[in-house]
Amino acid sequence: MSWTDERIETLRSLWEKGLTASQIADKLGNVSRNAVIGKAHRLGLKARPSPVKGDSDGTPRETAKKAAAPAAPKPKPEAAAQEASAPQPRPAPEAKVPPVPAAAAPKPAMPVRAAMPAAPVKPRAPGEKVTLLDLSDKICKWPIGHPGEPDFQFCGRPVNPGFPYCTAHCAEAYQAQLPRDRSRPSRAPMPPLPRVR
DNA sequence: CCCTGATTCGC
DNA sequence: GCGAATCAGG
Repeated sequence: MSWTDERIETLRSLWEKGLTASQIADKLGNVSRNAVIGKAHRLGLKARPSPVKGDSDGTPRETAKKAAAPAAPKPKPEAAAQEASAPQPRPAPEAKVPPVPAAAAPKPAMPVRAAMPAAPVKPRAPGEKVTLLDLSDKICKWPIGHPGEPDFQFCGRPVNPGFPYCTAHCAEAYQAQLPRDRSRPSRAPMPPLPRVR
């Protein structure tokens, strides 16, 4: 669909009434939220509180351009590995228990992408800690140290996509729960191990 | 995870 | 001009 005069008028009206871009989009039909926002801007409508507009510190908005990468397909992070029977992370980041050295255990197959950069997502001055306030979906939330202690912080490296931790800490957190195999004859057959993709 | 608006840039 | 993809934040 295209932007007919009627649709533009509707957009203007609803935008100024304060409806969100999504609401306008499905009221109009056949347009995405992005289309609405894009059009609104081109029409010169604007200035509605944006979560991002605080913008804040000296980070203007350049960011990494897409640049020329036509060959790059889009890896839709579709079905991430998260079934009901997924293995539980060992250290609950919110819990008091800090990461504990992992006993040597077979590592299940992990969906680890490419090697990740070793530095935190947001380069910090040496000595700067990754605090609670720095956490987001994109940075590794593996706790380092003990909560409450002065030097407690989080890992902060980029996450393994779809997980709360970086690849290294995913490897720590997600380890197959193999049968304990004490001498005791097993009382019941083990349920099938959860598949980890 | 859901959501918001803003911006970029290939088409 | 258009809007998907991305960003940055709640």
